[in-house]
Amino acid sequence: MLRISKLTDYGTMILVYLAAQTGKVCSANDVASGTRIALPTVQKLLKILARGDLVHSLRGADGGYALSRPPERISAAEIVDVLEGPLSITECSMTDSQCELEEGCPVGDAWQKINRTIRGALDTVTLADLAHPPHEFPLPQPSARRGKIVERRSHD
Amino acid sequence: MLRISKLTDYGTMILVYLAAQTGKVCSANDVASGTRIALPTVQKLLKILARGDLVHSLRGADGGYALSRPPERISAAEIVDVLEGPLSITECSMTDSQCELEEGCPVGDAWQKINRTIRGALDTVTLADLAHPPHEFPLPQPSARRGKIVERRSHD
DNA sequence: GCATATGGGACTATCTTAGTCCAATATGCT
DNA sequence: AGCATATTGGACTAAGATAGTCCCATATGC
Repeated sequence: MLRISKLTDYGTMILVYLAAQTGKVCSANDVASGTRIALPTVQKLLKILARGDLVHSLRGADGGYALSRPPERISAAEIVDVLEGPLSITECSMTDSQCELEEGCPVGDAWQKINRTIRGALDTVTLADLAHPPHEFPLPQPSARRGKIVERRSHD
Repeated sequence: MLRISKLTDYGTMILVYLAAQTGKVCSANDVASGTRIALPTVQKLLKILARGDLVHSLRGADGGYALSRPPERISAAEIVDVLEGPLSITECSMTDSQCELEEGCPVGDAWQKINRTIRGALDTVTLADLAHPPHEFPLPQPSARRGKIVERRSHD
């Protein structure tokens, strides 16, 4: 249904990788080999993440990147914002360009609320949660198939 | 941030329009003029909605479309499913094609949960909610700005 | 049979996305 | 100072998804 781009997925992986290095400065090369993502892509992503202030950069020899904050203080919402841009769920609900259908379109308002709900969900998730298996989400778990089985009962 | 396609937005508008006609059969032409969406687009969307069982179709002269269920029984999640396809928030979390990054990728799991959270949010919203201003959402309301009107004649 | 509709699909132009590469700048070390 | 290393910024291309249109077959009512 709703999508995030691959870049966002990769970017999240990179952040998770950096989180695992606990503050150490890693070059783009390190990250690339650590995550197995193509180097140029890693470079691109790291630039974006640096501009979004999610990572801190050090130039020059022995330079590299490190998280700008502890993982607990980086939310999934921020990550999506930085990597996807501040896009909203519908076009007309974010830009000033209101469509001419507006009048007969009481829909956008509702989509906006849905959007806000989704945003709220993303706000509750931190990079730390993404990094190590926390499983403290307010949600049931139908059928998680994915190699490693994790023992966890759905609380709530 | 997260996006739905324009088609989904339009499709929702169409459903809202049909909901307002309370069961009456409307031709694609009716819907097009009622929503001011380009006719070919409306036709395309109605076909998709019919295949997704959200609307019922009547062929032949005097034929047309009507909601297949009362608006209260159509959820936003269904709408998104039908119009966007059963895509998941990340690619690798939906297909069986596990990426080779998997091992170092404890991320997908978390995205899946986020995905499920989002889905839960969409499940609570019905077409009836989208149709008339209900404002009975379990959510605070920061700042809904929706003001200026811009001409965007992309079709018609 | 004719007018009116939907059904299914093909088709194209356009936009976005993914991914790559290059020149400029900054830093550490010898 | 000079060289190697690394980020910065931007341009660039190829591939894919999206939006939108159109055509022909089929079904129904008069």
